[in-house]
Amino acid sequence: MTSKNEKNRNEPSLSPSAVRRQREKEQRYETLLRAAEHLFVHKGYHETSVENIADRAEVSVGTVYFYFKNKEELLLKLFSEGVYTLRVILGQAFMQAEKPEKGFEAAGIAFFDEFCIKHPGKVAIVFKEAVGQSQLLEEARRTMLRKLTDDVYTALLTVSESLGIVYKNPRTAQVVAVGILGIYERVAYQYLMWADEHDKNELGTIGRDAVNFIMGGLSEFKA
Amino acid sequence: MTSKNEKNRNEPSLSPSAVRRQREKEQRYETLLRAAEHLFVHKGYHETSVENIADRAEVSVGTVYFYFKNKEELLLKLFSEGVYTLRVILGQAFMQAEKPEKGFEAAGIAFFDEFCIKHPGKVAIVFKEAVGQSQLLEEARRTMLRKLTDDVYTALLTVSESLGIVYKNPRTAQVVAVGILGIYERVAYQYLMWADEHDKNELGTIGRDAVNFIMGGLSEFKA
Amino acid sequence: MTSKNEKNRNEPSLSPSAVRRQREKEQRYETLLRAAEHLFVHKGYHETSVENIADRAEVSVGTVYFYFKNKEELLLKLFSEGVYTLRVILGQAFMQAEKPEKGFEAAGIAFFDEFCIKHPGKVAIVFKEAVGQSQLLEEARRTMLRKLTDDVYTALLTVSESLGIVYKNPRTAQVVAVGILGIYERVAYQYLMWADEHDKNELGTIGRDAVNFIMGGLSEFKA
Amino acid sequence: MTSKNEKNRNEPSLSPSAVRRQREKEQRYETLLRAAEHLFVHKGYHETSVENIADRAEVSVGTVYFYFKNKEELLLKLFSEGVYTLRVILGQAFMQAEKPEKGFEAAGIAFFDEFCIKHPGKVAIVFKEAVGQSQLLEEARRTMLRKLTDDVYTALLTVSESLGIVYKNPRTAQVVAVGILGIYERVAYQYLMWADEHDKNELGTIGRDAVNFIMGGLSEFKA
DNA sequence: TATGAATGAGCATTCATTCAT
DNA sequence: CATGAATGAATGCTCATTCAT
Repeated sequence: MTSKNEKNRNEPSLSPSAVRRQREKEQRYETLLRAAEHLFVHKGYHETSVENIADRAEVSVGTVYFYFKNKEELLLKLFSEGVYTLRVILGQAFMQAEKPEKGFEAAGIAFFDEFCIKHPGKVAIVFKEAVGQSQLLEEARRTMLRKLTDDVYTALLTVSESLGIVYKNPRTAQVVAVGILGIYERVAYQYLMWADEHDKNELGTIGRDAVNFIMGGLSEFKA
Repeated sequence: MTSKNEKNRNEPSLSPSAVRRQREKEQRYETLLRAAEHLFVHKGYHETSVENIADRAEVSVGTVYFYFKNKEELLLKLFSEGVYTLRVILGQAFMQAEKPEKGFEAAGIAFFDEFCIKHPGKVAIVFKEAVGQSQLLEEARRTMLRKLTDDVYTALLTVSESLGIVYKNPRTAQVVAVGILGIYERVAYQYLMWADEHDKNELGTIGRDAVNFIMGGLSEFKA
Repeated sequence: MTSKNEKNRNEPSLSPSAVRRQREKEQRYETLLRAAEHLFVHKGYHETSVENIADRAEVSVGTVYFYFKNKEELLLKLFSEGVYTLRVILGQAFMQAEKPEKGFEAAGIAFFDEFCIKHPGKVAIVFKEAVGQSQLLEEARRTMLRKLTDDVYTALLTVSESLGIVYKNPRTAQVVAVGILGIYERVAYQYLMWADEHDKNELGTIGRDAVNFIMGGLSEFKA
Repeated sequence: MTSKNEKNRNEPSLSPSAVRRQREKEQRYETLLRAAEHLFVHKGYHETSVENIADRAEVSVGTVYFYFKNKEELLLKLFSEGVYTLRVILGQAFMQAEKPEKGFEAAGIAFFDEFCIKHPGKVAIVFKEAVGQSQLLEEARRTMLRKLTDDVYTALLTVSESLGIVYKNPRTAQVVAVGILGIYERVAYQYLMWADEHDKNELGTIGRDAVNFIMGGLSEFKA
């Protein structure tokens, strides 16, 4: 934490084997998460049994329960992970741009280029599997999506100000934020189908089109 | 549809009691559908058992299986019904307007006023419960949503022509159509949460806002 | 309930087949109960699986759950049944005698002759299997045994009055009542072991001896 | 127990650290036993997992298995310990009295004052938890309780001789011995419930009452 | 047509026990 | 000696579906 010497005083210097075991433990956790993700996406949450997950991760059923409280927790973790990744991607794209409007566009493009293409599994988990499966999950979904909506809403206000847009009703901005998310979500979902049938390179155009549509929609509210 | 005489040729002349039984049969079917809808929406598809449905419809389990092949078919029927209702509403709103652009707006408004408010259960069935539940259902979902997308796409092209919009790439129009559906879907879903907390009258504004946003997005593509 | 004619008015006259089905249902219930009793007594509650019970009753697992909420309920029912039978036996023996003291003795004898010999399974269920298995069961056990204790206590007071016995402390009578139950319980339990090794006819003597011991104990408290 | 020299002959001379380790080992064993006792009494044998025990003793699961062959052995050890303690208490009380009849009474009182009050956990283990849990345990229970019964039986014969009581049938004495144990057992168990609701001081009276009842019962058999 | 008892495959979850480190 | 990750058999329970009446 501070100097090397102090570190040794605070934490028992871990033996090399202990370090390795710790690393292995984390790998197992990760392996299980990936196994579950793959199965949830391709077979569906309810059609996937815990045994399936164990088999795919090449561990025993008991091990799954050593790392996760129950099956639901696996989906929950995957969902959180997905939303977190998405928020980071969008946030970074938005922040790195000079002007808000550029950032807003960049975030839109990043949604497709960085999230959908690079994490197709996460798209399915966040926008499909997590829907309507269990009480607890729906709760989490609500919370996480609210955060996402808030992100977009905040960014939207910044952009709007920069573009000289004033919303008569604060609710209007909220609707727009939600609508933007809806566009991304559905176009991404549609992409998951198209992706199988078409060339992945087309997605670049798709993202651009969606972003253009959105930016045009915003201009509607210009004074 | 035909004359009395013709009718007698096609169907054996029904006794009064047979007529009554036929009517009762249709009522049963309807009752079962409504019972399932209510439970799927409020408890979730997987959390609802066939026995639950039978209880709510005040019939026995066996009867459910007399009217429907299996549990999945119930959801399938409800989903089809929902999508059909929605398409009719949107189609009528679009057709009744003088100009395509007016019709497009009218359809947007109708989505909220006629579909969401008047059939809240159907909204949940179409946009939530039918997601990621089973192989077969996902198939149906894909097919039905494609029809819906096509409707919007066709209408979009008409409107675009009327507005003098030309898309360089046909894919762009498709993306816009999908995006529009995404806006409606997500805003509607969000509405289901808001509806509990807020006044239902606010929805009018929400619908208007969404439509404005969309129409603005379209103008972006004007030459 | 009243006249034959009235009966027909109150209850829909059951078709012969319905009557038979009802009877079969009750037989199933009984069969399941007996299968569970046998297994609980011979293998122990925890060592008996629901599948074991189903197998022995020659039905499927699901059927067990159609008749009983869960495994615990089976033991609960058996326990209640056992205690009920015992109370009836003791009560009848006590009531049918001319003098309370004779009744008290008769009840003691009946405990061995009528309960232990004729319902050896129930003895094991009531005094062995139901002990310390689950929260809910312990609760029931407490309640039922309290009733049994109260029965003995009430009888004891009657007998004591008849014999001219006055307890200085009401607690004393309670202790005696509990003690009497303890004697019966343990001697009966011991009998279950002896019974395997010895002649069942010996039990007559055992019961007599226990009763004599108890009656002697009571006389201790004579003024 | 022996001289230093002798000790050295039997065991290799232990280094101080080895001595400490030996002591720690014994402490661990004891700690585990106490942890298990507490949990078995308060949660029940089956409801207590080996992990629970390890947690409470602040060791790892593996350690539990270093000290005990398996979970059952823990209960077995606790049961033996309990019975042993009880036998010692009863034996001492009986031996220290001048006359057998006084010793018999003293032992009865000691059962409540020395065993029940000072080792409430052991009461529950011996008379509740050890009942009907597993084949092996039931075996042990039978054996240990037989020893206890034999103790009482032997003492009973001595007392009876001293009081001039002659049993026509040797089985009668056995029944009385078993009956006496039954009284103690059940009154003790009842006490465990009363103890929560009432003043612990009342137990003195309870013990006295039980003993009086027993002594009265014996006099019944006087010639 | 309607009933509801019966089925049994399927599943999530637990937990005593082992063993490499 | 101690650890705790890993195992996997065992089990209670659910529920969609069937079918004799």
